[in-house]
Amino acid sequence: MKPTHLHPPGRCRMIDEVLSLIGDKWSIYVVVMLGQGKRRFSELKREVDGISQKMLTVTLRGLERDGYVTRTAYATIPPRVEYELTELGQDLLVPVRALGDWANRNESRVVGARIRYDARRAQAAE
Amino acid sequence: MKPTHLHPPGRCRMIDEVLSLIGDKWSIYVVVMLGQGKRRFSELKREVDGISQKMLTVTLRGLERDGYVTRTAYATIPPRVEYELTELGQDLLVPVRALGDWANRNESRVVGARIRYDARRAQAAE
DNA sequence: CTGTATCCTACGTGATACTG
DNA sequence: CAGTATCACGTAGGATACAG
Repeated sequence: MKPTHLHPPGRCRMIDEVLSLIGDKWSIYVVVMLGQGKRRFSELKREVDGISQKMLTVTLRGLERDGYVTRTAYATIPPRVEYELTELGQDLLVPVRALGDWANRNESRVVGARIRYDARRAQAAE
Repeated sequence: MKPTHLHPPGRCRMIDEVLSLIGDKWSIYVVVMLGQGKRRFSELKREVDGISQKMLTVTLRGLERDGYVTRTAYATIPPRVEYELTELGQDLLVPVRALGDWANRNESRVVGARIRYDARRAQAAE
């Protein structure tokens, strides 16, 4: 994915980590959901808007592998699996929420900028 | 954050915006680079390791449209274009850096979790 | 209910060539 | 120097079917 070798180790390395940790489409949503408490597979499927069964599975496996969530399966019938944030997952929630809050507070600024940009381009196209 | 879990009909738009920013491959790199001061196109090309000319252009257009960077072209020969973070861009840098710092501090925990996970799976496969 | 296993398409990205 | 225009490709991710 990345040909990083000719770079001063500090900064770019950290960004690499960020992207590899949360760069995919669904992880953040799932983590935020689990931030409100443990969830069953089907609950997540319902709550994470638009996610497919496949991607929920893939995402959860990734989060589990990276130590953000635990998976607990109960051998009942029907089966029942619960996912829960680990301490690492809870920690991650802090900067993630900061980012989310920022996004909330600044949404209008981005939307505004976008409208102005598009307006300028539309005019330039005439 | 707050009850994102009741994203009614629509979904949580605000976070989508910023998420898509982080979601793509290059935007964060460029923003962080510009966090160190204004840059010319060719400078960014050199500094953002591995980015192609096309993707740098695409990325910069996106950032410009969203109001994170300004583009200033000087009609000299040869042409010269400078990109710089707007105030919005600078603001974004704060939570982004927080996330980056978190990633740095917790990298070993993730790597460890990953190794343990893989080890368990390798064993289970025997 | 909680997954796997395929298949298939759309999109992001890189390589290359060309322009002002 | 700072782009734009094509093409070619891999893969993330959706749809679907099936299994434990």
